[in-house]
Amino acid sequence: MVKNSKEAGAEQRILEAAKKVFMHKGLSGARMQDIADEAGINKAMLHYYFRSKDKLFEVIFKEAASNLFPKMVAIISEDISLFDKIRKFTREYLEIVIENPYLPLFVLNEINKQPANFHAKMFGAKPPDFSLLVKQIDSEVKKGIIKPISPVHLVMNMMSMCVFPFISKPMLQIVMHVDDLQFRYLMEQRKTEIANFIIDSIKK
Amino acid sequence: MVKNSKEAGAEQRILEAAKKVFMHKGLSGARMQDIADEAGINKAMLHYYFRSKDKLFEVIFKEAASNLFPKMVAIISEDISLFDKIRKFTREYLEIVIENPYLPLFVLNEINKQPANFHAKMFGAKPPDFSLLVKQIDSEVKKGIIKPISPVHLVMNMMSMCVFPFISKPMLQIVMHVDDLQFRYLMEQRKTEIANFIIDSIKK
DNA sequence: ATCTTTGTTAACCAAATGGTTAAATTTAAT
DNA sequence: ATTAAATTTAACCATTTGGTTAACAAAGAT
Repeated sequence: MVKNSKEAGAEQRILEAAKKVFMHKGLSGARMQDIADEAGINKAMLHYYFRSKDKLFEVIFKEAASNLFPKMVAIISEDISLFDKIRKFTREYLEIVIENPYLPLFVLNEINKQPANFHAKMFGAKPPDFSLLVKQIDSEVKKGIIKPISPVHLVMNMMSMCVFPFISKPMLQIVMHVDDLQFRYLMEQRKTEIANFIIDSIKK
Repeated sequence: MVKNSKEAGAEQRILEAAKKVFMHKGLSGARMQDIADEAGINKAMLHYYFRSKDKLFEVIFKEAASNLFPKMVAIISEDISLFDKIRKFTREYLEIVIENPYLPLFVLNEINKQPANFHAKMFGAKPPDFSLLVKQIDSEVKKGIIKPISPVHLVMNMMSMCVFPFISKPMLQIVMHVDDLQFRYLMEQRKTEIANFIIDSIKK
């Protein structure tokens, strides 16, 4: 009855292995044999289930990106106050990235290597759109609730502080003398820290 | 009399070509033939001047990193007020990255792929050390000049806001509807914008 | 039970790729 | 001018790598 492998079906095992290998080595750095080994199956199986390396990569990449963007857009589209939105966005985004620390670098890398294809392939008709948030910020500035600030800069700042520490973890660890445990703790703190930092800056 | 190529010596041309190709495609994505073509010379020349692909890459990488880190350390080691230091760091760092927009992603990528080798290979005995800045921040907090904030978070925030926009440029352009010219202008603004944003947040 | 479809494997293949070599060309030294 | 050293090139080589094939095994259908 032990079908073919440890537990899950072959296809699932391949996907998990591919994710792991692609995330760490990138498209060009990954070897089909690495993925097969990681999945504990024959290399030909990769081509049996997914026709080619590129096809397999596309599956992994789409799943990765669909893990990042929709959530983002959902939060910024909610009808809540700006401060609450900032708090919610930074908290929930941190939670996602803490669970998938390699995701951002992986996605950003491939976007940078294929800026053309990416846009169309990734989110065909409806790309993530931050203009709602931008309008909300503009509105709050005009109403005099927050200090004057360019919405684009504010959004950039927010996203930067959420994502960058994970991308630069090894470097940060060196220059800031932080070990893995401390890093984990710091990221936990940032779930509230970032929002406080931003709000302190823009509130009147 | 036309020595061997357009103008510079072969070695220099190789270095420029290698930099360009490695920056865009990474170590594993770059092909020696690509570099040779880009430099307009025979592939064997690459091995004549630099023994192997790895050796050539190491030269490029070290030059890239040595372009990023020492400047960073120099500024944070200066004996000036915290606010001035924040202003100077963000401005000068932005200037470096504006001139070398692909540098950060390139360096961070390779650090992430070789965390072990990197540390030793990159800055042997004296790694960049931010503890001076950390102490200065701690001191200003205790003296009551700025609000209480964890120095590590503050430094992370500052670096994030400087570097991340360049790493995520293609994504930002999509979600924020920004073209190349606007992006360039935004980055110019950030030379002062980031410091203001930080100082507004931490000043009392 | 037999046949058919699906899943799996080892062996193989062609192209790509990093690297080498030996000859040719250029430059510099005597 | 002659010789020696440095530079450059085309042809080659060995390995790696994505991908294919044909045989085999397992499962389902009849």
